[in-house]
Amino acid sequence: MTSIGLARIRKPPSVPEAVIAQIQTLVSSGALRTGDRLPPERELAERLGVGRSSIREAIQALQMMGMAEVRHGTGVFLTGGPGRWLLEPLKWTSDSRMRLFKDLIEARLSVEVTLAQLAAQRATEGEVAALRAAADRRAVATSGQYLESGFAFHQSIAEAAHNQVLAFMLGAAKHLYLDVLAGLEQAREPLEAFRRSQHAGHRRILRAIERHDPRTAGRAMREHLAEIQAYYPALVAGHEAGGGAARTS
Amino acid sequence: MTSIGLARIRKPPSVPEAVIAQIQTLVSSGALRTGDRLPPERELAERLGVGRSSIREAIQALQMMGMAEVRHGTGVFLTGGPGRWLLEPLKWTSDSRMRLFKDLIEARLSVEVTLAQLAAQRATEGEVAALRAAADRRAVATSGQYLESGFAFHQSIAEAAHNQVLAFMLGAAKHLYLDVLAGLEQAREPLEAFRRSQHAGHRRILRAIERHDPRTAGRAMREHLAEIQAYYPALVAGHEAGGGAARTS
DNA sequence: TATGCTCCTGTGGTCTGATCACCTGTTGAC
DNA sequence: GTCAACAGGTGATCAGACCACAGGAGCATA
Repeated sequence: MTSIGLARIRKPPSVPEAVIAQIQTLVSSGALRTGDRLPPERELAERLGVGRSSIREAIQALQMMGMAEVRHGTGVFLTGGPGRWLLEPLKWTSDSRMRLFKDLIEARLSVEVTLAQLAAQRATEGEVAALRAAADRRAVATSGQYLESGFAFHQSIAEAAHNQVLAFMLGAAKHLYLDVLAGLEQAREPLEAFRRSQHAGHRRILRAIERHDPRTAGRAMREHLAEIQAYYPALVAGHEAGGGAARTS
Repeated sequence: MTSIGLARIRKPPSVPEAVIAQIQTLVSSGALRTGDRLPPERELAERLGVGRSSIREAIQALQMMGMAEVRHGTGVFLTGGPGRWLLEPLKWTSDSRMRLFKDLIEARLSVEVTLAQLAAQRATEGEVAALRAAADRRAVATSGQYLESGFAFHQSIAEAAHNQVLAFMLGAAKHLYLDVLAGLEQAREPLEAFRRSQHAGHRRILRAIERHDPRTAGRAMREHLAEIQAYYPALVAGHEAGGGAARTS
């Protein structure tokens, strides 16, 4: 009964989807690039022959997926990379921030160990130089940008690994990670000893990538993240037992 | 000069953001659950004292992040999990679909090997039973839902691994994977021998998880995905050389 | 010359009301 | 009992108005 040749009906896309599709075409063809400004909403609406609200919904979607940034009174600008909202649902449904933090570190372990291995295999001269620069910059970062600059090194590794999907996932994880950590450790400053040790970890990873040694690079990354995990003991304690317990209330 | 204690100004959230925040509160508190229907747009607008367009932009955002599904003429329903759009930017900026497919498989290898290992450590009795059921269902899936049902097994593993972040990433990867594969292999049907072999791979993974043997589970998953990778040789050939070549436009 | 103020313009943000398109349950003919 | 037609509820889209914000031009003051 199901084997007669029935083709799937393809529904006409909604107006905002059609708008998005047009912009995607421009982006994919290279006519629009990261940093470019989109025409004003009113002009887009007129030129595409649609209402302004449809344009706004399309731009909203672009913003959500991280492809555009809207600046009030100024314009809409194209961006690249994952937006802040990608992993947002996890914050909504997670039973606790601590659980989320633990899962996040575990996910980073999985993704970043692979990234370090791939980077060791594939990094070019220029990318290794960029890694060196990022590691050095971290050493002198002010406390305010400490976490941010720490991630810069990790994202440089992601670039050197030449895997867009894993790099994207790391970028998405970054936003959630910084968010959760900010909620948990509001006022806490990293100790000087911890920072030194972190920097040493970065150097070890860097050296392994310089030598194009995937195994060592992976191991160094694993130890580096394990150290971060261990630095927040209160956050990861007591979560082995009640894995899938039902949500309260 | 920069060291005088200036605190960052916190701007009041926009109207749609405030709407989203209210809904998040309801979701986090359990007052709204997956599958529930939201009040109609007009009623929400009136009860929250805002314009309908603001409500629509908020719902649009929810839809993007995968927290809501809108059915024309019927209503807005809460959903969980990652939306189709999470990895969409990758499709926009990737230089080729083949490159994307290769990166996706590599990402799945990283994420799913970890998931299989974790599932072997943490799966409960009930979850193992669910895995068995998913594996059996796959064996009799019709061709139309073949790929979908294949992912069901993998997502059951993700649930059994008790890591929300990795499970979420796999869910996001699923949408992009099915999309890319559909674009590349439009009319092609999996061969019977391949399907049998895939099923055998699932059984191997299942057995290892049943025995709570993480190493074997991880290895079985790695081989299983490597087989998928090898099944589409045309897609992954000749992509080692030009890693970061410039886009052609 | 430098600084600060004011105003104007361009842009995104929000509201209102109308109309179209789609889904679902109900009604009524047969 | 079946099924077509209808009606109500709901999302989709448009049009127009007005508000809020950013940036530049010109002017006033020091």
